Amino acid sequence: MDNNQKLAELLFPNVGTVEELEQRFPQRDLPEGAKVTRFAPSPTGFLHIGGLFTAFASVLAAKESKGVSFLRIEDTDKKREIEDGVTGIIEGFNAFGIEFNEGVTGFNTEKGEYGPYVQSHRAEIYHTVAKQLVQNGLAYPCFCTEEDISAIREKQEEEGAVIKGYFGKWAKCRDLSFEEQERRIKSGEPYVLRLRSQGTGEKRFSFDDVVRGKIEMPENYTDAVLLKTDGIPTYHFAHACDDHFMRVTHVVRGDEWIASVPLHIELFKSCGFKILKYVHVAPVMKEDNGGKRKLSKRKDPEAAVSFFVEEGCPKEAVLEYLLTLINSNFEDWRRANPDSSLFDFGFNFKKMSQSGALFDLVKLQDVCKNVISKMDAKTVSDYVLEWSKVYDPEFYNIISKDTGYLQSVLSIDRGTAKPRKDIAKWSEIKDSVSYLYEELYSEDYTLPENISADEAAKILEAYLSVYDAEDDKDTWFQKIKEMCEPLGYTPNVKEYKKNPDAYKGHVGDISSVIRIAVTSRRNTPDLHAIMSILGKEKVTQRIKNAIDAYTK
RNA sequence: GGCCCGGUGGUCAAGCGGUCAAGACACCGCCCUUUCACGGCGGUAACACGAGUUCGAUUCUCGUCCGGGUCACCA
Repeated sequence: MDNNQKLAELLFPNVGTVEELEQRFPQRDLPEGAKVTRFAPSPTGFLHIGGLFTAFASVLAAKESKGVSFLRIEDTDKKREIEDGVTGIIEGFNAFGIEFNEGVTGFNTEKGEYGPYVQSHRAEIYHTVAKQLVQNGLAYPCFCTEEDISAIREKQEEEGAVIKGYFGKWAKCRDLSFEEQERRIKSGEPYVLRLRSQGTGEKRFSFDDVVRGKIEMPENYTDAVLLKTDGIPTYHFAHACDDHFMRVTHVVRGDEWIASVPLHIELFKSCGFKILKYVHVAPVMKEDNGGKRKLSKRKDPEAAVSFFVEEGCPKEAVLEYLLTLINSNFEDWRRANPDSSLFDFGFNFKKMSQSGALFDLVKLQDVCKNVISKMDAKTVSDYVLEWSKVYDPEFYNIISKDTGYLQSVLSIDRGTAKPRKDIAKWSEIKDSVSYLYEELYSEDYTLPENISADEAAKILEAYLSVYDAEDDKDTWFQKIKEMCEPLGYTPNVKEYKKNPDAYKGHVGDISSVIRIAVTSRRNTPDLHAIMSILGKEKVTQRIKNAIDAYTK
């Protein structure tokens, strides 16, 4: 037994072999070209929009290629972990209808054959691979303390070294004798396991990033930490072991990882793993003082996906908007397929933008309006009910009393060839329908400047005498037109514009007065529809109230 | 600072050596119209800069500038 063997046994006495792992996690049986992707967040906070963005891309790519996507939790940093981290992430995905084929499904639950999908449960796997590395002389224990490391860094600064880090001659523990290693380990001295890098930093290599194309950089030369003092792997080592044994084909992650690719490639090679395809996606940015910066969890409320849930943005719209950022040809596809599910979009990594896009709340609003305008009243009704139940209970109590009425309210100008597009989120509905609910209604009979209170009262009196709740829209409007001339108005707007001095106003003024009396608003959707929903009694009552207000 | 990536209108973006440089959002105007929306039509607005290569560069090369990322026992 040579020293590497002895060291490996000393470090990892009770683990199996990498060959066993290879058998335990066989190649997946998938169609040609199927992509296996994963989303691997660390439970350090809520799911944010950038995470949703990459996760969505991963899921779509897998789906489009008839492959597999899964959710893995990277909880290797116990210091930063928060209590409900996993639940928060899962709930975030649930809220948007993003589903993974495998992986973590909740607190302590998971599905799939390639688990465990939580890194803290995979220690044995990491140690097995680590042992093989030690046996091959590609990893070694390092006893340096934090102070030792910063001393090295300072010295490198002093000497003006261009390349810094723990490597080569600076790596004090790299060439310790087995006897010393054995002695220090047995004495209980804490250590980390480091890669014994075979690189020098002089050679360059290149790899093909799926979205960026060819990227060339110097090979890795640092002896990166593989296993921390507590035996838990760093991201880098976990990435190699997990993505290999979970048989991932495409690693989709933020582009902040590009700089670590040399290390990752060396790791894969050292472990004897096949190198995967990398898909580095640009971050979602935010406008900041004229500049751009990455959307920040801490500073930007809209970074949290929960923000959109609370505001009541339809989940479809948020995904739809994200897709316009993710794939440049999405909007064209949408125009050609206005009614298809967005999960049927032929997603393509290659169409992803290379530079970070600003998150445009205004455009999101527009997408929201379009999406909502296409929904039928029942769907909108279900969503508002669901949303208000949690975020506006008072409103919920009012509208849930009569969902049939709610639906008729929501069906105004809906389902037509030119549906209204004035609702961007559920939270706006309350205000837009308030005049249709007595509990929310407040009277405001303010008239346009060109109409006096006396005049308004006259108009309303006249209208009351012809009002018939049974009238269909045409006769309803015909009656309003017929009121015009006796009162000194013209039913013909064009005529009025040609000859404004000949009349007090036009039919628009008449209907405005009625509209204000009935709804207390100057702008509303189709008045006839509103009056039908309100019903004869309420309409009559409201008009009478208005007359009283004007004649006081 | 070293290394890496990026830079087309206010924003998202097509473009891949010859285009009047698409489209979408926003904004402005007009039309339609009983209000508001919707819809239709039109408009303002861009290839960061400087050198090359070429008959010709937004497109290719180099430099400059600007922006972003990364240099941890964090991911």
